[in-house]
Amino acid sequence: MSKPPTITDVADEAGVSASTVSRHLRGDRVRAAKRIDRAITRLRYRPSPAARSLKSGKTGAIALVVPDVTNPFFAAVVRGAESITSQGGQTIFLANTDESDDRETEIIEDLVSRVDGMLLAPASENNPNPQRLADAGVPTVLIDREAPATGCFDTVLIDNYGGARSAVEHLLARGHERIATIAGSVASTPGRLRLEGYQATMAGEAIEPPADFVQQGGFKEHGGYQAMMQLLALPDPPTAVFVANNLMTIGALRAIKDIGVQIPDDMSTVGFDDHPFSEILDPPLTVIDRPMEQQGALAMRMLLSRMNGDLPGAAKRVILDTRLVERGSCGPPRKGPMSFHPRPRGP
Amino acid sequence: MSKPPTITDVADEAGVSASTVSRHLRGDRVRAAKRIDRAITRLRYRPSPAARSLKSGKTGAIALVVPDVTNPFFAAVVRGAESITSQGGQTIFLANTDESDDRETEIIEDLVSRVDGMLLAPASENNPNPQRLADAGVPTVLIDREAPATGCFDTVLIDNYGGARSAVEHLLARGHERIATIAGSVASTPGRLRLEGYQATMAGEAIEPPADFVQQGGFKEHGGYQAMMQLLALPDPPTAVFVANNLMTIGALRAIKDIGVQIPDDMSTVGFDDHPFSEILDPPLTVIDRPMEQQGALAMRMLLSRMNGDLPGAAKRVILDTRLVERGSCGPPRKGPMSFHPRPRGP
DNA sequence: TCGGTTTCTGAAACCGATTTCAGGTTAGGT
DNA sequence: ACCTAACCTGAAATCGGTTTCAGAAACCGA
Repeated sequence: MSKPPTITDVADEAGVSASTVSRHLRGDRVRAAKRIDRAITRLRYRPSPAARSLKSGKTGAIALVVPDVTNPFFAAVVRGAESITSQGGQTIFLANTDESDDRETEIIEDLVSRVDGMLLAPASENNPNPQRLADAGVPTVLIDREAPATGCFDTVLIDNYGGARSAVEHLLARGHERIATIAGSVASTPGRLRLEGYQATMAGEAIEPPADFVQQGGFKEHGGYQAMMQLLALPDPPTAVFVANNLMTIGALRAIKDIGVQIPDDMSTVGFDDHPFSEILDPPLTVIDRPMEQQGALAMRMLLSRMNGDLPGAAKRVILDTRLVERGSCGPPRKGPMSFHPRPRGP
Repeated sequence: MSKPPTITDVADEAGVSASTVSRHLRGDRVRAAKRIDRAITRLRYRPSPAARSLKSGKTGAIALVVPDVTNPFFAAVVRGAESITSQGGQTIFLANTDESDDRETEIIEDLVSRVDGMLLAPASENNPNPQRLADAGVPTVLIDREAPATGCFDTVLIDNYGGARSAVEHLLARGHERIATIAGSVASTPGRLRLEGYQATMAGEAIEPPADFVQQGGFKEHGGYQAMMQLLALPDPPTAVFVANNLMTIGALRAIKDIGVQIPDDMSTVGFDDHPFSEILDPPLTVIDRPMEQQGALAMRMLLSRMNGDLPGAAKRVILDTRLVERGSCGPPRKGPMSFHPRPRGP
């Protein structure tokens, strides 16, 4: 475990100067090319990224900052983004903000000087972090969520509003009017727009749902569970529900199962974001799907272009389409009250 | 977007030398402490990690290399590991090997000089990457999977063998004898040991399952689907199956649903690794669970200790326990042939 | 063979921080 | 007031590359 070899070691071994080795590494024509290559392999030389980036100002790394890697959506985004960089020599720093603005600030503070660019899904729409990145001159692409200074950043969104609308329309088309929603944090773009999509679509049919029909689930499984429990405890519960993300859907379904309500007979359900599990549920779950890996891949491509300078001009704002995947979790509204068959809780 | 300030800028602003600023940053007593702090905040100074690590040889980063972030288990490991570093100023590089030895080699090659330590879940047991890390003097902790040179590395494993055994015993206790397994890649530790646990437990009961009862699923959902299809196509299919990981379980359940087989009446099922979804399936899935986030957190703690030098001595090998979570997917073996009710495939 | 390019090379400066070293200041004891 | 010890400080060397600069070598046509 001796010290790793330096460029000077290689130069000595090859009988040239360090400058020549450096030039060869950069791709310049050099007389001693062959000898240098041999020296490099013999010594197992790898240039020090630290030294390199000190001089060049480039780090060869990109940060990917998301609220929660355990959310399958963000896991897919990571994968999509990675599939692009794996070609091109950039490595990825991944960090979790845990949906917290403060944590996000810490992380970005930490990462800002370690990377050449950043992919960020901000915890909320109103934190100053994207602006800070702009000030620091770090090329940034926002994923899935917008920033206060919209227009300054390339952004890869999906049609949250439209997705919510098609979910609600799907329920309306089946005759539902008492439709509830479990919303995510309205401080974030998807949380806000999916809620607005729900509200606008309801209003479009001149339906005014009771205030209790809009529950906050905070994008987490536990929140979804609580929210559904609230809905089921209502004197006259809804006949259908639109749940605004995958994690909350799991929680909501758990509540439904605990209480013993039947899907779709007692409660039609539409989720947001597909998952392999959706298909094997009973009944299989109707969801709003979207191209998750593509969203990550596209964002990464835009970032790389921006970093290369071959994507000039104003910030681009891409909005990907969603798609309703109809399965078996929606039916006609129940007549009369709900039937409860609470399942026995295990030991 | 001016250039970021250097330590010299701070020194000038505070009217001291760069050395003094550096010392103050390190924590030494310094007369001008107050003025320096003011200068730092005024200029928004952040020390350059590149310059710092060039001199010190430390990078302040840790690599976390896993086969697949979209696997909820590894996502949980990432979270667990991150929860430890978030205290201590280390940042995490995350990379996906996609279960490929070659990709893993590339990645490690790339990361080895960028990090102070590494958490690695090797794609297979027989690749030379861990050895390479040892040669390079990078402190390494292996997660979930062992390396050829066992004994050289701290390792955080789970009791794969015991987990598989308790799964199979659970099925045996219900009267099953025709038990199949869908195994993961036997080149990896969990794949191998879970298979061995199955085989040994069967052998312990003097049961010799037909060769067809051991299917390879490669740890991926698609593989699990194919494998289950194979099992169901057998002239005399098994009455129970032990599926060796979560992704393959999803695939297997999808196949079961497509063919229209009933769980547990026609096919009792035990999966490996729990998931929030397991509980809301119908019937809910019996699984072998384990402390996933703890596994990541513990590995990270061991790595940090090792890097600090306060975990001396030989490599530690920690084996965490698994736990059978009994739900509703196991029953007595069916009598006679299986009933098929293929569900209609949608448009 | 000779002037004029063109191509290649090594020495040296540089990136931004850390650390050593030697000198300077302050405090404390008598 | 004087001397020593304790404490701070700035100049300079250093980490491992990259880049500039000026000079040397090779190449070309005449």
